[in-house]
Amino acid sequence: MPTYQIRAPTALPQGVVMAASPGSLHSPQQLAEEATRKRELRLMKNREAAKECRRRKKEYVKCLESRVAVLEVQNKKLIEELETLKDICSPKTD
DNA sequence: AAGCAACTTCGTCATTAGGT
DNA sequence: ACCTAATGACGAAGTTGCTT
Repeated sequence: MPTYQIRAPTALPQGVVMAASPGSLHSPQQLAEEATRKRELRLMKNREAAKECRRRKKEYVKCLESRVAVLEVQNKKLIEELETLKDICSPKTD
């Protein structure tokens, strides 16, 4: 059962609330408000975390792409160099 | 301009990994 | 064992480029 199916704090089953706070320092209303506040805080934090995560991922991909570009240039140069060396070393056919 | 498919962005939930 | 930050997966809403 995914947690998104859990009732909003205002609709929490009373039994659960009572069992969780036998001393009952707070009214059910206060407990509900506290739960809502906690949830909103959690959502906000996770929202920011997701943004940051995506930002980092984009940066990582950019970094990889520029590395690919560099390596492609390097590879091209090496192939050219190889060709010229082949030319130099190949026996003349005359 | 309207309609549409492909792509992007964003918020949320579920899961995981690492710290206490 | 519990808590939390990071991240993958998903759906909804928004954007873009193309076709009629």
